[in-house]
Amino acid sequence: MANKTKTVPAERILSTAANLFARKGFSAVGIREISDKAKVNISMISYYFGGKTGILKAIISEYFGHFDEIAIRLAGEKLQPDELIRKFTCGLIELIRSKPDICRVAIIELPIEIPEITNLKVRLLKNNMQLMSKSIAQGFRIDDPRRHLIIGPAFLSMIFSHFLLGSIIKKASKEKFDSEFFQRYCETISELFLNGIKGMSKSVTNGKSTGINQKAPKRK
Amino acid sequence: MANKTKTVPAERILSTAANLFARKGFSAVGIREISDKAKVNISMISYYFGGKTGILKAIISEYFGHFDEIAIRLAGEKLQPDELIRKFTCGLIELIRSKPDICRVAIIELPIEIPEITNLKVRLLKNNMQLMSKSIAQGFRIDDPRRHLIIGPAFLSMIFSHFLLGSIIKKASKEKFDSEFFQRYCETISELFLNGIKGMSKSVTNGKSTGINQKAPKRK
Amino acid sequence: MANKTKTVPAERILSTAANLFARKGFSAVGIREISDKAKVNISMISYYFGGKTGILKAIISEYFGHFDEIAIRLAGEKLQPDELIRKFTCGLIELIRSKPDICRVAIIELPIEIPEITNLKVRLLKNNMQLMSKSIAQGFRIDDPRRHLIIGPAFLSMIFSHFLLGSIIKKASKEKFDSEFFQRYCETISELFLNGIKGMSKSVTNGKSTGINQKAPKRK
Amino acid sequence: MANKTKTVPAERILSTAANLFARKGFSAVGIREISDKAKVNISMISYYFGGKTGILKAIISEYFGHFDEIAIRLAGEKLQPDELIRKFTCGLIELIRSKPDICRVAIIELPIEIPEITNLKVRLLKNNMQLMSKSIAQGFRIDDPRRHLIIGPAFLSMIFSHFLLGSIIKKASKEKFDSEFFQRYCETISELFLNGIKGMSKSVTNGKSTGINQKAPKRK
DNA sequence: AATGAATGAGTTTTCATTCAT
DNA sequence: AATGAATGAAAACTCATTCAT
Repeated sequence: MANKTKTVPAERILSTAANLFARKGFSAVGIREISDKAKVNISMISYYFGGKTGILKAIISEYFGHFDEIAIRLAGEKLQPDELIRKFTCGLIELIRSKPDICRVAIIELPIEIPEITNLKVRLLKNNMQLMSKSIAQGFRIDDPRRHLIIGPAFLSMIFSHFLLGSIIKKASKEKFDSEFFQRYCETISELFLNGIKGMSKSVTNGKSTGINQKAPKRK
Repeated sequence: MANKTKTVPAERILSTAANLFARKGFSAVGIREISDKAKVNISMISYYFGGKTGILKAIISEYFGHFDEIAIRLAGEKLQPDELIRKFTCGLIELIRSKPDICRVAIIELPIEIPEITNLKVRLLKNNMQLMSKSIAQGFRIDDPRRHLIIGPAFLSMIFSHFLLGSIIKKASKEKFDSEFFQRYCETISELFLNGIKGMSKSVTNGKSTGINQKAPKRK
Repeated sequence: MANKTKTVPAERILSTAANLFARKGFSAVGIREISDKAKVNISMISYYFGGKTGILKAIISEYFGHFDEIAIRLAGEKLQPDELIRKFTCGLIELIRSKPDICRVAIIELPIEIPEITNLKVRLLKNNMQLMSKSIAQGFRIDDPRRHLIIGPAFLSMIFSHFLLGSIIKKASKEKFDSEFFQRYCETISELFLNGIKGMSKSVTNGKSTGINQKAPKRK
Repeated sequence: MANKTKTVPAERILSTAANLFARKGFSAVGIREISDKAKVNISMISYYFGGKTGILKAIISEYFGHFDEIAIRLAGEKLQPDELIRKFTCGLIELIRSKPDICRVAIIELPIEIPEITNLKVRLLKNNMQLMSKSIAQGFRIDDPRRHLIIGPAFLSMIFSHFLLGSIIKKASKEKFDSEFFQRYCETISELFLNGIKGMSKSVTNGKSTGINQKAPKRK
């Protein structure tokens, strides 16, 4: 568990803290525990991050930075709607796999009130939601625009579902979570969401409606 | 914020604690804060619940109790698969609306390591997942059974998505979350999931199997 | 040095803290040192006084309380101006002798910026200065009223001079500071001040002017 | 507040520290705060002054140096007793006005126990008191020589009174402390003390002794 | 001459719990 | 059944100083 492979103290603090926060939650972790595990003097935490919340700020900022980068990159690739959603899904899943602690912490602490951090979160989330909404809205025109605020979070929640519940699911089942699993995970979530949203949208791919269920009469 | 309307100390402690845990996370709340807001002597917490974790246990147990009750009740109603999913979705949303703090705490703290509580959570979750899986599997035969462990949590995550992110979304958007919103929420989530899963299942609705990505039968 | 004779924790904390503050200054004393010397658990300080500054607040309030009580009592005795000044001087000196630590702390910390306490000090000092000014102005009409703000503090400073410098004077001389010394101290300070102020006032003693600048027209 | 006009680091440290010590007290100021405000690297403090107490030593030494210089200079001017006291008073007040922080720190910290510094203070104070006593005793023969140890500090306390209480008085009154005020301050304190001491001394002015409480000769 | 990263002992305050009443 | 004083451990953070550069 002790973390001394990385030689830079600030990085060791960040990754160690992220791991502990991910497992126990931000408030349950003390800086002493972090500094011990990171093999760093306890003062270094205030020195580098200005305090415990400073670490959390760094973690959350990093997560949103990665997220937005993915969203922007894909937006530049001019993909078909289906492909965009699929790549977005897989991109996020890859992100979570490559930085599981960072992502879990950012997501888990998102809805939790930490006064010092609320502003940061709201600011980052606003920008983030706009990017994501654009990705979805670009390809799938939803009848009722008020559904955007439901579909967006639902999409994200699906993607994150395994990572949020993973640790406890791991204990409740005997499934192995290897690369093959995540391949399947990407596909399943993409498919679930694409089928789901196509059923309720006027798809705009190629400018003509192509939704699978498009024969379907719209909901009254 | 102070809570003195309920006259029974144990109830005041539970509801006050649930509210605080829901907002700040379990570890960030002190028993002094709980006892102050609940207008209860601080010793009463140890007295009634055997300590702070005792309150959390009670909250989590209550949540799972309600959840299972819904699952069991619906299972007894012999509903069509579509209707089952819809009712299950709406039942859970109603539950969350009627006991928002209890539910948020149980869900938020679910993936967090609290040694004293992990066993309880694993035990309750196992039972819970079986009930839910049965509900889904009953109507939609998924090609690959390993997808169960993905679809189940994804379904739940979608349902809970708003409640997890709600508080922060509230700050990042100006949508009003009233009864009308939740009506829309139930429908949207149900539809999203039903479309999604039908697209990938050999639906047994109407007794005939249909493949993944089939041109899905339209909703009536 | 250890203080266990008084049985009430709050009192032990207060007197021990006053002693330490008096010698080392407020900021130089840690609550650990206080709690050790007072034979009290360290948490009791926050428990009883709400923190270290709480002790200081209590000390300062006690000092001003005693001070004002003396001023008010003497004001009620309808004394001759000379007698009033003399009794006021001796009253304060007795106060300082009976509660040397309390008084030293209050006086020494008075001009020091402690944000949390500034308001308290200003409020208490305002009231205090009015009481004292009345005592002086009652008997000695000063030509220039703007001198009040000089004479008042000068008077107090003279009275406190020994107690402020005492500890260091003790080290720099071999005088013994016994009851006889303080008797002399009272008389000397009173005389010094009375002579001083009479020389610059239109004295109203006995209705006949006796001041140095007695060419001044007498009061009725 | 930041101090970068003076270009020499050691000077910037000293003046910045003096200002902070004067306002908050020695112990309440950290070297980080000093180095930040002085725009100096934190290590420079240990480098130039050998530590935080080194700064205080420098400040106290500077104050006593100035004080003694005044006392010695005036002693060489062969002044009349009255004039000596007046010039001494005004000299000190000018000193305090020109170096308010240095003087306040030296005076405020004087009675406070700082082991490392006590010896320095006692040594400087002894010399200082002798010089001052000589100034007073030279012109006014006090009946009881034991009164010297009372009158000396009382005299100093009067002079310093405004500077000790000034900052808090500023908050408690609306008087403006400009040059005119300090002119008045010099005169008032001199007069108060001269009248005071003449009343109790066998004045040697003009070579003839006069008793206590004599109808004092008026000023010039 | 000057820097700033790093240290470890120090600070105050808050924690959950217990116990005598 | 209920209180609140008391505890000791642990919390986050700041301290003055040192050292390699």
